[in-house]
Amino acid sequence: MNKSLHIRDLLKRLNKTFGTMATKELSQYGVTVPQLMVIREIHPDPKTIGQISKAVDLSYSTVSGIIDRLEREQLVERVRDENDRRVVWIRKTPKISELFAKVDFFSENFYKRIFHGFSDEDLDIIIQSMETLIVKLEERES
Amino acid sequence: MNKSLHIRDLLKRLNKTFGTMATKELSQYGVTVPQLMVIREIHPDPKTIGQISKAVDLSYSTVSGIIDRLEREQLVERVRDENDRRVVWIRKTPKISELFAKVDFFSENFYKRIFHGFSDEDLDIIIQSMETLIVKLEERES
DNA sequence: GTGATAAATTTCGTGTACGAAATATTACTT
DNA sequence: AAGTAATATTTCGTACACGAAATTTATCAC
Repeated sequence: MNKSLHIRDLLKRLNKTFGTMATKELSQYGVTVPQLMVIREIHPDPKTIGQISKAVDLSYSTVSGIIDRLEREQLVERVRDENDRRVVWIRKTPKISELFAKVDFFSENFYKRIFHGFSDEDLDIIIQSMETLIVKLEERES
Repeated sequence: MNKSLHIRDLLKRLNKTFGTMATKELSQYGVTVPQLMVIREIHPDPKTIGQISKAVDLSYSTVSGIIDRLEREQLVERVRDENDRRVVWIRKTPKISELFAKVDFFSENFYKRIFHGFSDEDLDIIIQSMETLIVKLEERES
């Protein structure tokens, strides 16, 4: 069997499994994984769409859409910059704090629970492998 | 820094980088990654939606949508089973063969090119790490 | 044989995710 | 100061991706 394809396949499955688990746990709080990623970025201080996009590595348009839905739920709000009116600041609302307490707990424990049973050395090997891979990959991307 | 989170992050980045690269290369042939995954499944012999879904690990509805678009491009066609009319067979069309030649070439070389420079031992370590991870993860999923 | 159940697929609604085009605003150039 | 270029964001069109509900057909129980 082709090892490269195998690696690609494992990567996909791992990613999907992680996503599914996190999504399932988060659903009780009424937020999704990308929404949580964005929320984390604007806590406690506001950020612009551009800053958020860079931080979470998603396109402007994707982040804009995510914020549409967060705003609809009144978890964040858009505030125009007074000095440079092109800029939009994304600011948390009061409503978000209760969510935060719960979700902080969630993220604290989620990965710890998942990786329970792996030794520190195991984790280091995994990290090392993937870092080598991503370095080569990203230098090849250009 | 939290190692679990780091691993999750690397996983995401790797997956995304792979996807972006493959998408870019495939765009010249007018197909997407999921479309190619499905096409591979029905070559040379037809499969049902159910079989395809299981093989590519996507939901029925997702596969149904992908096939809608492949059918629109006349790359595949839906054929009702004569004996059990609930079943729909997805069959390749003549138009697909030229695509196949090019895309076969693509897949032959894509991963080899990416993993060029990694020794067999390197790959084994990566595979080993990820397999350990996915086993624990998937047993935890239940 | 008829009604309930089961199985295979599609449809629908929601939420990503992207790039290209559009919009709004600011900065720059002359 | 007018016109152009640059910047920040949104809108639009396309393609996944899922689960729940709907649809169609087959099977099973009686």
